[in-house]
Amino acid sequence: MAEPLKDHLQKSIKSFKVVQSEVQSINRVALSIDCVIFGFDENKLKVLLIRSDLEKYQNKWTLLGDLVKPNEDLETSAYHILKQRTGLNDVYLEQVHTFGEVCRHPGGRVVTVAYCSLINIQHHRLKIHDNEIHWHEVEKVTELAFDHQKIFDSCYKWLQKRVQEHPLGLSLLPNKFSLRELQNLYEAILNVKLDRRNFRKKFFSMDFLVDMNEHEQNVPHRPGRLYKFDYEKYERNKKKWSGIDF
Amino acid sequence: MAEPLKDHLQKSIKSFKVVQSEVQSINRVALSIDCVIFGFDENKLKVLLIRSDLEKYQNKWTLLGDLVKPNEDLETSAYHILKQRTGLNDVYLEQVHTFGEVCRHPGGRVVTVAYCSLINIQHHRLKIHDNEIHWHEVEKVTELAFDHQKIFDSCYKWLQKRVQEHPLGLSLLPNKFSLRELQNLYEAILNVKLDRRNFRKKFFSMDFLVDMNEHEQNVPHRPGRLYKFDYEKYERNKKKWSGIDF
DNA sequence: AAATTATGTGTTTATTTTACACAGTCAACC
DNA sequence: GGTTGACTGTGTAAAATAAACACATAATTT
Repeated sequence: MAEPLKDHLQKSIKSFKVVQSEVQSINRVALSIDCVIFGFDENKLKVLLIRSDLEKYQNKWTLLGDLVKPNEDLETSAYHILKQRTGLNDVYLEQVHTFGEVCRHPGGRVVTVAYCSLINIQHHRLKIHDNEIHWHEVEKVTELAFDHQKIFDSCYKWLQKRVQEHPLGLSLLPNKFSLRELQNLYEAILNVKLDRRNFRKKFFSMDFLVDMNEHEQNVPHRPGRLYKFDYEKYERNKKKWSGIDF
Repeated sequence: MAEPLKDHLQKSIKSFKVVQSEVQSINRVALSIDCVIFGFDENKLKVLLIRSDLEKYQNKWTLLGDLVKPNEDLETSAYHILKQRTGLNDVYLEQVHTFGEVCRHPGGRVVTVAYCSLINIQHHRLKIHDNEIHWHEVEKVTELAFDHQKIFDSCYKWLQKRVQEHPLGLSLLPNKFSLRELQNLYEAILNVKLDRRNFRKKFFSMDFLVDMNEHEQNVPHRPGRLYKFDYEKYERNKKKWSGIDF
């Protein structure tokens, strides 16, 4: 059952050479990044899409993506796309999933790494000059080009799950926000109605909100207090053990 | 601010051509799969590692991996690795993260997609003929070759989180198992001590365990009842909403 | 000033989690 | 065959959390 050591060494050497040649020449694939860029506006969760370049998919929308350059890290590439398309540097970005089915792209084998990013629409609204790019309500996104619908769906599901265990959702709001805005955000992302009082209690009990002693302005009703999220405190105190629960 | 339509069309056409050529020739990278294969034995969580092929990393251990073939889906490739190394077809497998730093691999640009798989050690133990492959206790895994330590660490953390919200951990046990075995598993994965009575209550209340009306055999003490996990019931009844909690 | 619309605050009840104790059964040993 | 060791199996009380629910207050609009 056990092979002699010599055989192993020979195997190892052979394997080494094969790896080297394969890395250097054949067996390569094109690699792309696709960004699912979420925004929050008019109490709706939205996603930034662009019209497809390819004739076959004309009039279909696609995610914002690009090929990864040889000297570019994946995250760097994703940040480039964001910078280029939204003008924003400082955005929340997280890798979600890699899609690599052989026939997923009509132009040949292209493996794509999907990133989710959350941006504050107000901060960048005026920076989109390309009128082939638009914000779409997530609920109305259908029939994207390529397999982008599938990618979008999985990123949206990912967000719905992730937002319950991590404060990334706050990246969609301005730095200062009212509790109502925060609740609207969660209701939009999760597509549920929440009890205002329990929501408030829950967030206050987590104790990561800092009262700014300011109030909303230009609202057609009583202005709410404004808060900011204390990310440092969150990092120090975040839950490690959530408990077994399927 | 808005460009004329003609400019856009020209841009689109140009962009299309660039995409085509880039996909077909340059800007390609080698793509690999690395599998973090977990097993559970002697009440310890273990991971399957192989000795590095490369001289530079001799005597270092690495994850089991391989380059993705041009006509191979990512998951297919991962299953191939598992079949080849463990002889098992029917294993739990999930993609975790893609690592693509430019300099992560000494042989050139290699982007690797990490998969986590969980296997039942008893089922395959005798099928590993390669004596350069060994099971390692996860707590003692250090200094793997390449960036494999980083990959392993993130997969281990992923498992610790995932096992609390999904029953994938049960793939590490035989089909029939006692509650003690199940608890040992969770204690090993999460590296905690749990209260036996509360653990039992929790699992029974989820109501996915089916009493087999059988008992453990060959244990030097009172045999415990054996259960199996009802995956279908789980799929029907699993939690959708876990609640906001950081 | 009256009406409208949100904000802001508790309380009560139900559910879930935690902490904790004792009786029962099998195997091994003497 | 009785005693011991080791683990199985159950229950309950207290604490913490989540869910359901109501009213007074403060701006804005009309």
